Amino acid sequence: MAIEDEILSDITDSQNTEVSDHAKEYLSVLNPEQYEAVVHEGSPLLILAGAGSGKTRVITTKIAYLIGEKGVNPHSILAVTFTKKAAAEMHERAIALEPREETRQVMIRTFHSFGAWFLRVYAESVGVDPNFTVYDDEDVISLIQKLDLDFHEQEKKSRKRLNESGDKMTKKEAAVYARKISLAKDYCLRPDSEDLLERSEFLEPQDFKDVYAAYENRLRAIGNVDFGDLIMLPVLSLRENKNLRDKIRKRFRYIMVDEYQDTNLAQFELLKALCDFDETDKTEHTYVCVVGDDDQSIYKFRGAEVEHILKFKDDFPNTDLIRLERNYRSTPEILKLADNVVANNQNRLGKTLRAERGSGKTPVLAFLPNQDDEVHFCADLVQKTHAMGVSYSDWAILYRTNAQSMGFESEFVRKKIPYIIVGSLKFFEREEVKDIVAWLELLANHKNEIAFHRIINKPARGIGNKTQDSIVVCAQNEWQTTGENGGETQNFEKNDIIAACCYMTGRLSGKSKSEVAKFAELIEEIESLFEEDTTAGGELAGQVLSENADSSDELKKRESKKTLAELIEAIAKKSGLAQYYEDRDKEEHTFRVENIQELANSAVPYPLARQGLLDFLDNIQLDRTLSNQDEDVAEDAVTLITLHNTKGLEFNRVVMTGMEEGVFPRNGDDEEEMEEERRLCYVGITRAKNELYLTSCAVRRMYGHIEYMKCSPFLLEMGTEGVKAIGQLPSRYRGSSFYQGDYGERGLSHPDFGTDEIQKKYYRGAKIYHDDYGYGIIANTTVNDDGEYAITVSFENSGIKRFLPKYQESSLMIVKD
DNA sequence: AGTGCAACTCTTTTT
DNA sequence: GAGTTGCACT
Repeated sequence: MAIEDEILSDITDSQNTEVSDHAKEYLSVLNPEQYEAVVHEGSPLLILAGAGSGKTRVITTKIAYLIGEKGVNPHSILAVTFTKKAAAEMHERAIALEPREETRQVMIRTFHSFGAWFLRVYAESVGVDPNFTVYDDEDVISLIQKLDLDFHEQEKKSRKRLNESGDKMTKKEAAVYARKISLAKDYCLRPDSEDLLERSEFLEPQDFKDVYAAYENRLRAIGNVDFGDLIMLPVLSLRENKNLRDKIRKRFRYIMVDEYQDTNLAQFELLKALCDFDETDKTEHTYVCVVGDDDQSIYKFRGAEVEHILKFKDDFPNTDLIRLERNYRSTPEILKLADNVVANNQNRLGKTLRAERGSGKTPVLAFLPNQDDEVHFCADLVQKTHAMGVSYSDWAILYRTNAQSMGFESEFVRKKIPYIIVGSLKFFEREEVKDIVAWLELLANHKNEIAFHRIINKPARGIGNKTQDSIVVCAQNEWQTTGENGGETQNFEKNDIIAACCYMTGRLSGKSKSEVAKFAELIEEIESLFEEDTTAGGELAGQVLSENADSSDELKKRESKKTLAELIEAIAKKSGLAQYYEDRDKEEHTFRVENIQELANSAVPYPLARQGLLDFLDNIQLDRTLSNQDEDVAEDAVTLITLHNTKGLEFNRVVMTGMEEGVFPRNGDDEEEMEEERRLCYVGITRAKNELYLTSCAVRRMYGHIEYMKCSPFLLEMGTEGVKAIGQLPSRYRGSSFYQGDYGERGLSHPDFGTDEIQKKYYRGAKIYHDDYGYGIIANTTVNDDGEYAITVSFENSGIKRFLPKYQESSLMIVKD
């Protein structure tokens, strides 16, 4: 330690002459490795940063340092992160370190958001519609299903249908293609790529390549993109288009990538394409710095490969390596468990995290009878500590699958414990929200077929499938028409569905004629709200604005006029959707109209203009997980979150739930998957700063059946040494050296009741009230092998249940006569 | 076109 | 067990 300190002062001394006092301040808080990483320049840099080792600080300080001390133009710095939240945080911290106006200009985005920016600004060069919107999974599936129809029409029913069954593709079939197409794009493989079929996952279904190709054609024709395109299209066009490549490389001279271990092949290729390493002039190459931790790679299923970290130095010659191994986040007790687990992985670079913090509480492992007890246990922990002054936001409940959140939610509602769920996409998947968004998408891009189908007949206007199809087919064919009034010939863009509606009005008859005409008028009416902005139309007028307009600041400057919220309200009202959902709300006791209003509220920062519309759509499509919580941030609440979503976050107190084989890890057979799950476990443990709790249930209800669970192998890997076990130990732990705690200890969730008191309180014959089961009588009491006091309760309406009262005191209430 | 019932599948994880 | 999908009937 002393030697390192000396080195540090050595380095800082030598730099002092060049560095401003301001910089000295923020550099002085860095440890030697962090310092080295911040001031590093020249060759590519790979930072292996363990959990909690201050990597965000390194990146933000590096940005501040480049701008403030090295005179680098902020405009030429690009930082890529994994989530919008991380990007926003990084931006803020960089500005705080180097508080001048230009710092705002640093581009800090997620890979996908960067891709969206790129595609909009260079739409023409890339060959995409500048008004594209991004299809989500559901839209992609719908589009694949519609492909069937297209082929049918085009080939005059003679061609063999695309899917194997010969019928219209079912949603499920389409979903298989959708998943594989998305995976192919993660690998940067096009339908005509030679190596497409070299990967075994694309051999099935047999016609995958054809469907992929047809899908791509259709997607381009209707001017939209999917998630994969946001990465793949920039890569392909940068490879092919030297002008574009030169332009972009001239702009971004400093590129930093966070969470590098989770980049997939396409993202890796994008990074390579952005950097001028392979060009002739080697003296003036892009400065690249990537930060990652191989032990935290948890997105293999999305095409991420740990190997990219190893591969990095092959593609970026002369790479320097810096390791950050000092952990400032967690207590040594917590860190030890994390290390015990991840040490079982074969495929890792290997590093030892050293705890900088002093000793803390022993992590607690709770063996519980079933998941109801697990839910109660968590609620108790939170409630009891809250009574002692611990804030709700100290707590995070972690689980493997989203489905597990339900039990916690209902219990927390019942107990009035405030909580936020991170990462649930529910809001944007709601029917009413998707309807309004479909309207917005169709306004942004008249070719958006999927959005058209969604809204044309909702509420029912009497425009059925046949009419809809005829409009789409009409739009697909190159056509001309004479304006009905004047007689001059008009040319409409191919696939423009709105134009097709107008045209078809002259061709249909009866009810559908008048209704389609009305619908076309409705669109026109709503679109007229944009009038002041006509020049922006399909042109690249938004280019300048969107260069840096990631979010609020830029947008707020333009909020002088009307906002997008107005557009949303107009849509809801004029389309009849507001009325429609109002009626349904009354009938079904739902709050759909409120959700629409919430969507409108979230659109307030965006101006009522084409560019505002596109920005808004980008934002909700690329950031669906986070945007619905913006209002509640200030509130003190427990965090419910999947393990995957915890990446980059930290909490004072963490409960990892469902530590059972089959739940976590979900699949114990495949050794590779097992290693990934193990890393996920490592990530979970290292989120905790001060206290860690693990829960494991003996019995769990899964798809309606009762399953007897084995405890997670990760618990065994953690060892028994540094863990305090409570509850009934599974047989495999009998006779182990576990330090078995009791519930009396202060700071734990359970009150200071000794066994005696518990026994006195829950006597045989006592009347009980339980939130879930109602009233009952204690029919029997026993003491089990571990000396735990158990009661059997006979409920009036819920049968006979057995409890261990000391775990469940809060839900087992004694009714006094 | 809209309703109602039967028969599924589903549990990874996300931009 | 729940939520969703597809089919048949009105």
